Amino acid sequence: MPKDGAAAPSHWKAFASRRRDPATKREAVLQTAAHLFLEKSYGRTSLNDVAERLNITKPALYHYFRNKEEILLECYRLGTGLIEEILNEIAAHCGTGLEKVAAFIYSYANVMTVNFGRCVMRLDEGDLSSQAFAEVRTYKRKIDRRLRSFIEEGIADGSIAPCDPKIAAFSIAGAVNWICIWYEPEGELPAEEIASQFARTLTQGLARTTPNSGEREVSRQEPLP
Amino acid sequence: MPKDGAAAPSHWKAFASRRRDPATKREAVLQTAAHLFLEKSYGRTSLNDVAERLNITKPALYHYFRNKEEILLECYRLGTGLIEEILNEIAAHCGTGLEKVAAFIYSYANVMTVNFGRCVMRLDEGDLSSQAFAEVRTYKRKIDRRLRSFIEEGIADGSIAPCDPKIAAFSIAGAVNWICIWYEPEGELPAEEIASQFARTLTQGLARTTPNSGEREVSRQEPLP
DNA sequence: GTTTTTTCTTACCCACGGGTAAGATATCAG
DNA sequence: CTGATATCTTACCCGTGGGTAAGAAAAAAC
Repeated sequence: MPKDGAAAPSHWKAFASRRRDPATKREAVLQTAAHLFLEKSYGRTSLNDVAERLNITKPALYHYFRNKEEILLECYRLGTGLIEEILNEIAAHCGTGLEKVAAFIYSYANVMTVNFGRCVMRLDEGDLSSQAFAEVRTYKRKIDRRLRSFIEEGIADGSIAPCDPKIAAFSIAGAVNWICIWYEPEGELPAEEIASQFARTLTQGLARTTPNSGEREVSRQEPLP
Repeated sequence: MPKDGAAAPSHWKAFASRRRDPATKREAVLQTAAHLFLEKSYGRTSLNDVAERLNITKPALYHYFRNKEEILLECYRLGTGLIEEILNEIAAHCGTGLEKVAAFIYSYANVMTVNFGRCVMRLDEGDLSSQAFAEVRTYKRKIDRRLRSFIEEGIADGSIAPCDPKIAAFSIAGAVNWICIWYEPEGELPAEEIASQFARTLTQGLARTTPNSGEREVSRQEPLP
């Protein structure tokens, strides 16, 4: 069990001094909050817990956030921001549909190992107000649409075997999203390893559709940007 | 399998009379509780909510369960029970590793559309006591091990292309588990349709590993038992 | 009918946690 | 140095929800 100063530290330092630096302090709150939300869930994390880790008291938090939910929503925003970045990058990155899907899986899997990224898929949307909920759902829907379009593109250009894009997208999204459930930052598997393995496995597929002459090469795919 | 009668209710009928029938009343509590847990999450579901749906009052629930957590744990137990059943069936069902994996995906996906099954993967383990948590984790670990063994079996018998069984199992498990997140009992896609599509997609794989002469046949795989 | 047992209700306790009020103290601009 | 402002604390409010006490009312046992 992670102790106070061991694995997740450095953020209480932001509040060591009373110097006026709202930006970094706000950031510190979000980082520790995200950490705790992932560890104990939003509902079981009290603002006292957050404050305690930062060596301050609960009301101090209200200088940086209007309420608890705003902290949660900000975590979602930072996470979806990361995802949106990579989506734009990939869309611009010319290539076959299959290549785009592979690039997506690789980058997305990596995001799922970052705190804010994990928050997006791991935290319970039900804790959000209806407005914030709608906002987050818009982001998510966008992601799903993009992935599906990559697949359709791949079917069109022949790089992907004909299939139902909706189901394929659900499969891939599920496989990658689930990473944020079992991934442990302190675990054995490094993030990039997971990402590249997933990119390979999911694009290559599991079944041997046609009997190969020899053993299929277990080539290491170069990690995409 | 267990078909939920109407959309949601019908369970309050169990408490319409004061006749002594603890078994069905207990069942009714579990069904409505599971329903609410999936709808609003465990944390946001109060025992008053559960009681209200059953047209009784909160303390009445304590005649059938020691506390709130016992209700939750029982949902987990019923769900894992369903999964264990299908696992045993498949292990006995002779066939190649790939066939076992396909059968697993099909049956498992179906379970993920049933309330108690969904509870197993959708609900937050953090709400369980450490004892119950350990029990549930044991079940889940077992499932993962079984799936992985099916894959290894398939690689050994040549029905599955060489790959890392751990990553493959994580991918498949993630894709199928994620169903319980987005599946809506009232939605368009029927459960069996999802299950068979997933079984096909995930075993067939997405990428075309070798250029086929013609269009790949989109054969309908017969729904496994 | 009478007694016993189960079932369920009304009324209550209390710990927890989000949020606020009001004031103390440090930082900064001048 | 001085006043203004941002920062943070102590003390408090109160709604919510899990859980209990004690007893009423219905069902079964006799």
